[in-house]
Amino acid sequence: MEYDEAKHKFIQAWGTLGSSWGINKAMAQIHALLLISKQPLSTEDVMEELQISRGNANMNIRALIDWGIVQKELIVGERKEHFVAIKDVWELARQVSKERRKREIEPIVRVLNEVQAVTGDTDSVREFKKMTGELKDFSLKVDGALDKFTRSDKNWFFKMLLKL
Amino acid sequence: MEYDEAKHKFIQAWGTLGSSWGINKAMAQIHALLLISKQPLSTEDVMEELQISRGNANMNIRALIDWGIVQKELIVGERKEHFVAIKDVWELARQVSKERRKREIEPIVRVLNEVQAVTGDTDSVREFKKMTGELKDFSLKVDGALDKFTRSDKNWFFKMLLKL
DNA sequence: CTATACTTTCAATAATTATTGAAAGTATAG
DNA sequence: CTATACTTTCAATAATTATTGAAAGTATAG
Repeated sequence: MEYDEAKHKFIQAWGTLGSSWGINKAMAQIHALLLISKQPLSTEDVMEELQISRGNANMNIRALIDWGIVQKELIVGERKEHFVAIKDVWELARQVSKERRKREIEPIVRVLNEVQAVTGDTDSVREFKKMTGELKDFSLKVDGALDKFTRSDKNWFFKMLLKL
Repeated sequence: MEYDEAKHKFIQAWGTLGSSWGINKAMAQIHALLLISKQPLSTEDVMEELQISRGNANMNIRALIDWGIVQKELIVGERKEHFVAIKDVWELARQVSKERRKREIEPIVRVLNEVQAVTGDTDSVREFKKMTGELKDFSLKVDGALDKFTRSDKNWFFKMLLKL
């Protein structure tokens, strides 16, 4: 397989994967592109490679930086900003789970806590409290496990994954 | 807090959570509704509660059944189909991770394998092979861990989560 | 300070995805 | 077999989300 074909296939697939996990396609594709790039890329490089507009490239690069999985890298003698992706797969997973924990698990736990304050003593209310309570307990357990994971050491984690 | 308010809040939050994980809102909301319902609900019940159309209700109930997290339940003397959600949170998580594994991890691993067949011996190609190789290894490890999880026993899993 | 290279914002628009609801399909009662 | 209760499909449409690109903003060179 030619390099260009392989690259294209990979970027495409990464974009699709992103989409089905609620990450927009351009963002996932920029990430894919940076992952396999040896040198830092500028916004223009990204625009050209993926055939997207300046605004789109800029916004999604910012989003990737927000997620902590892409960083700016200065190139001496160049005024344009350049970007690199975190290449360490473990570090990437750590960062992603850290962010999702913050963005998605925390809010749902907050709501589950709030709605526990429901009043009344009907069957419906009892069922509701039971279910939301169990969901909350479970979410907290998962949250705790992910927290430990994001703080953990790389080797420990890989040994864990294998042992599992 | 009144039951209706709590219920509404929960359904709303579950829908939002679903959206940010790539599950459509109606589907997540129907799931939320069934989770907290003591009795099996018919398509009409769902339509009424969530104020959605018949087609929408029907399609998303089917999708939930496809995911293995909602089941039909016959009510004697009733011709309409009724539905219940799996109430066991652990079982729910198991089923969801099983499906996502099949639907998302397997395809990306397949692509990562394919693109490994890239030819050439430039820096770009070497970097590409390295990165996609590492992503594949990682994905396979996660896949393996999830597989073990989906086959595992409930108590083992909770002990695991806590130990983690 | 000024010119200019570069980045960001954002209203308009395009693309995608979800939803509707009526028509077609299916299955059960009698 | 027929009437009817119920389910499914799907083209049209609505709603949402992503993208564009030009204008405004910012920062650096000189």
